[in-house]
Amino acid sequence: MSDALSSSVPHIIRQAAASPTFSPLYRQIKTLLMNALGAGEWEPGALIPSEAELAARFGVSQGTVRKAIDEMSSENLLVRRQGKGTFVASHGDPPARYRFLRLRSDDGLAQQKRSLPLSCGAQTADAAIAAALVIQPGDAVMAVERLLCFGARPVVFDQMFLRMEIFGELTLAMLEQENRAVSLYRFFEQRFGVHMTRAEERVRAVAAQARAANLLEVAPNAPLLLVERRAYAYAEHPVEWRRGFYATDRHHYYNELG
Amino acid sequence: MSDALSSSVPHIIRQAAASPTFSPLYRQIKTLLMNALGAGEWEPGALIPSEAELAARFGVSQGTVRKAIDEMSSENLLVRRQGKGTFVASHGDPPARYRFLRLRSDDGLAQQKRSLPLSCGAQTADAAIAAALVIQPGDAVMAVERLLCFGARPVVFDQMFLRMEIFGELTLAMLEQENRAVSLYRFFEQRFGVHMTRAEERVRAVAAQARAANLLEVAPNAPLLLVERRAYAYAEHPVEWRRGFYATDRHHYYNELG
DNA sequence: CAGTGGTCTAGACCACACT
DNA sequence: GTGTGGTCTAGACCACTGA
Repeated sequence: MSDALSSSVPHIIRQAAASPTFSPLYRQIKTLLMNALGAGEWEPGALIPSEAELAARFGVSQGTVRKAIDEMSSENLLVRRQGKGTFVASHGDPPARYRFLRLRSDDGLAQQKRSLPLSCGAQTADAAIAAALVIQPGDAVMAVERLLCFGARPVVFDQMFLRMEIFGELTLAMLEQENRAVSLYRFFEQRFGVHMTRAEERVRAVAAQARAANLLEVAPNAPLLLVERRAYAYAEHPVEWRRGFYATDRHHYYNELG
Repeated sequence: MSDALSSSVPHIIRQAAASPTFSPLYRQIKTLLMNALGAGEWEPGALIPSEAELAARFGVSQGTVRKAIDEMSSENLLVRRQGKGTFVASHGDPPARYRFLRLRSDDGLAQQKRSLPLSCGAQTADAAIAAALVIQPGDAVMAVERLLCFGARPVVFDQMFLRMEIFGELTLAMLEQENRAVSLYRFFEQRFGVHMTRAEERVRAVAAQARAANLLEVAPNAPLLLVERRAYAYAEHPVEWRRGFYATDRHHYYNELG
């Protein structure tokens, strides 16, 4: 059965909590499950073992497994479906499609999205890219440019930089097939086994340079949203950094504050 | 003791779930607690009864109360402190200070914030304000303008519109005392008993008009972030709508995507 | 029907803060 | 020490899904 999982069972520590490395049982189990996900034990979208089975396997009560899954489900790593089971989150699931794209149409209508790849190739990382991806300046990265359209209108011009050791095989031809995969991150899941779990964004207002103005069909120097995103997979290091120019004349970046 | 709370106890329904109005016990308890908070039963920052006491009062087990509090705590309505008890969330708590302000300095350093009120007075709502606050166009609203400085630098120009039935007594003189209260929302809590619980923001890039350019010390037509925020208290209706112009030459809007 | 997650209980014990 | 929240257990029963 699952490898990282079963071999990890003995690592569980039921300890008097005074120990400096103490962490509650349910967190240890969460860590085991995270490792299993990161190791590709189960595909995105796949059914994981039932709570009862995991409890038996780990030698804890179902409530403890449940609490671990609760946390992971609130972090969008797992999805529970009553009566069916618990599944690995996927960017292909309708509710998670374009989960990280916060741009909305002003009129509130959902619009068909289309990705137009412009370029794709290796290049060397400058200081900014290296810092963002936690690699060395001069290291190779895979660079991708693309235009995102909402309906017929171009609204986002993205420049993405991807970790070479994962995305080294990426080509423009592959990206041109990408729209079939529903979304870019879904495509990355399927093709490279990398599931984006979380991201940080820094948003600024800038004046459009010639290239972006041209692609987005706005006047030179028109105000654009500049969105820098750093995206993470299950592991600690970021795997993608991108710079996106958003035309916000008929769209806006939407955010909920809790 | 607490009024809304004790009088509500009989409302709890342990029902066969087939009923169309079914909701789990812990959600009913959450609703009771929310009502108590909305009714001002406990002040922001106050200690609420212990889990054991609430369980006894509602006639349910501690685990059920716990689950209700869990949800409210993850929504930042309550704050648990091990060994001490559970407290009503307050914008005065250091971790919650400026919780809704997503603007960060590019260098990552925390800076002293200062609010400079510019104007405060009643006016009639235009269509946009009325729609945002769910009132009628022509209804009175309290309008406030202010400048927010990070260190010595002005970075945000806010125009806020507040529900008259709550903020009718607000004056410029009161706002000039506000910095003592740590933050505007903390001040609203103390002075008007309104705790902002959540908000929606819509972000765009715009060219600076003369007034904003002047106040923020940027060139006319310089790109600015326009952040429209609708803020809610415990109840359903929004109580504040604001338009903020953010200078993003040395600062950025930060967001985490899960 | 069997199998899954969802709710609820009662009780034990631990960790932490205050007095 | 007392009282608070935090963890863990075992077991009962409900709700939903699909064979």
